[in-house]
Amino acid sequence: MVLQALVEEYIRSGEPVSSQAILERSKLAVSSATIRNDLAKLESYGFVSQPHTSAGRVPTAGGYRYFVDHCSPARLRSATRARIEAFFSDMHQELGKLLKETSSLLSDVSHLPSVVIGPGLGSEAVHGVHLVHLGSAVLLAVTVSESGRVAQEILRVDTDPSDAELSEAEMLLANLYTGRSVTEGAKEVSRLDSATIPKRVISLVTGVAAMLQRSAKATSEIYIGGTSQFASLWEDLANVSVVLGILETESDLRDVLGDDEGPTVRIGAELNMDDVDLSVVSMPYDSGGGRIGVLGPMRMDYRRAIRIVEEVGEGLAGSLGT
Amino acid sequence: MVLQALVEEYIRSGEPVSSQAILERSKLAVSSATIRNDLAKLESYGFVSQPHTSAGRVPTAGGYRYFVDHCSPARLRSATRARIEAFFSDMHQELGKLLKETSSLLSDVSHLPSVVIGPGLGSEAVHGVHLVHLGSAVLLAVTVSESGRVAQEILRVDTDPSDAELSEAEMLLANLYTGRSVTEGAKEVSRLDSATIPKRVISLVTGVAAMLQRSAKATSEIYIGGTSQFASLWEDLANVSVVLGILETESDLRDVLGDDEGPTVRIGAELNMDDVDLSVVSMPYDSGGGRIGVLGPMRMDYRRAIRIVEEVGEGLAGSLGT
DNA sequence: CTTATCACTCTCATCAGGAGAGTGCTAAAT
DNA sequence: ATTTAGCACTCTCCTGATGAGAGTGATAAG
Repeated sequence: MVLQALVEEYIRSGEPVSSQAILERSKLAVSSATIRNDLAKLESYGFVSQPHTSAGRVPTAGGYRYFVDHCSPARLRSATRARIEAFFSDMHQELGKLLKETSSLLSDVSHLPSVVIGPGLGSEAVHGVHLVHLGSAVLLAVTVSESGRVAQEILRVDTDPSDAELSEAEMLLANLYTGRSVTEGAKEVSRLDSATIPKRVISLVTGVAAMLQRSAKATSEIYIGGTSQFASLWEDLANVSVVLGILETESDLRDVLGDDEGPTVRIGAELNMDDVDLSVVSMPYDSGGGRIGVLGPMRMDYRRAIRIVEEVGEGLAGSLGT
Repeated sequence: MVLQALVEEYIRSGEPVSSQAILERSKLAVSSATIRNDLAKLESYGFVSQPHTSAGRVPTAGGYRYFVDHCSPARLRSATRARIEAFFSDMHQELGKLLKETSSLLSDVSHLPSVVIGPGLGSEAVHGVHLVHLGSAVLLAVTVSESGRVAQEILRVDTDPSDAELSEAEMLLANLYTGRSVTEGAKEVSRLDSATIPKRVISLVTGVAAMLQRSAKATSEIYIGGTSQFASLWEDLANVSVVLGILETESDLRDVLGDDEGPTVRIGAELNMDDVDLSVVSMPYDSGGGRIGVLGPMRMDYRRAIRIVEEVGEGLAGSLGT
């Protein structure tokens, strides 16, 4: 109770919170002296600390952790809710654009930098696979998913296939993949009857299947928005630079977002980056690696951030699922 | 001469430069008093200014302008040259990756944030155009350029074409576009003989042509690198945030890079952004809108930046041209 | 267990004083 | 007509001192 008031007040003001201030905010029917006693206990548990002897208390990483584990998510203003709903009910555009604009939406409403990791093809149903003859023994495979996502990849084969072989392979692929995910399709491919189908066609099809599985994992684009929010979030330039570095490095970015189920909050040292004032709220929006999240200083409005990430994540999941 | 020494020293140290310091750096055979007289003149011309009465001089925007207009580009250390050369001689990979890594290279060697704008399809020779039937009256057009660049776009048509019509259209497109740029191809399309070719096929082909022209201009991806350099470049968080805002907004980004021929330097107010400590060195690397550049504070090492942009730009042009 | 009270501690803003850097000016020298 | 040496002047920046204010911890009473 006291901790909650302290964290909320600190998030609001950014300054060490005094027992007096907690009294006013929490409206507990006690005196400031009582709260001071409680604060001393909280300090011994490691939830709060004092910048110096006679200052107010500041939450520690552990304090934030306790807070987010016990808080209820915020209620959004109806205007904000409406905005998110409108965004997802409105439009059906190309996937890349949708994700980019989702990231803008996310950072707009949260006032935090945001990240959207594109969905892997892994779980999505395939609409069609097309083989394009680019040159001698070089093919371009274009995969179109149900949601309109297009993935292309160069495929090199041993021997140049004839047009007839190509179209037979395409037919086969259409039969095997349409309506199935890449992983499911690959299983179908492995079951092909090598007696009734020409060998070269089989090798073509298995080549494509292998490539699809590879690219399903690797190719997922990342969209970043709201980086200009930085100045209002962190005072410390060194910190800003570290966070920018993380945003620049794809592997770091995936690391900090994590891959847990459901909305996840990771605070400060939990990110395993060395000593940065950074917390991340994220959640997946599909089962194939798609994920959204927002970044902020440890002193961020977790309740609001969590709720926003939830709403947007669910909206996006809905948009892509249907 | 005096101005040059002053600018160079200020770029190096970041602090107001005294007459004494200029004396040491320029090795002129005069006294500091003489230099003080010159400085007074330079100040009356508006090339330098004093932060306060008894401080050294700092170059103004006009001072930098004069400096870059009269300086010779820097010589790079041979290790740096070698690095750039190695980068471009090594590899022939997918265009998107090449551009992304070029942007990394650029910011690595310049220690400045960098921008690479992808080449428009406009000038590039088309390798093939393929139409994919996505759904009723909805087509996906995939354009593959000679350099392996793939552009896809959804195309809606009035009436659902038959498979025969589609393949006829594809054949036509192959004839008209292969080896030609999008613009040239469009001219060919407009010359089609409407007597010998079915009307529906013609409308299909012209539809594709129009779409290609649109997308040739619009779709050029932008790659940004080195944003974590920010902290060491600007002291001022507010400024950092404005620059991040520019990097986030595609139109602003294109604005600041400009579209002049050859290596261009744009300093501070010349960018028409309101009052930011920002300069941009950029150059095109093809005739279709492809452009690279670096950003930095007005106090940046112009001579070095110009040379690096030149080298990398030429390298990239070479890589793509052959 | 809670509360009122009070001495104690630490920060922060303000001020004055002195050192240092660098200029502008003046008068002499080339 | 320039250049130079010399010097007074100005402005910043660092330092230390001072005092107000905020907030705590402890103690003793309710």
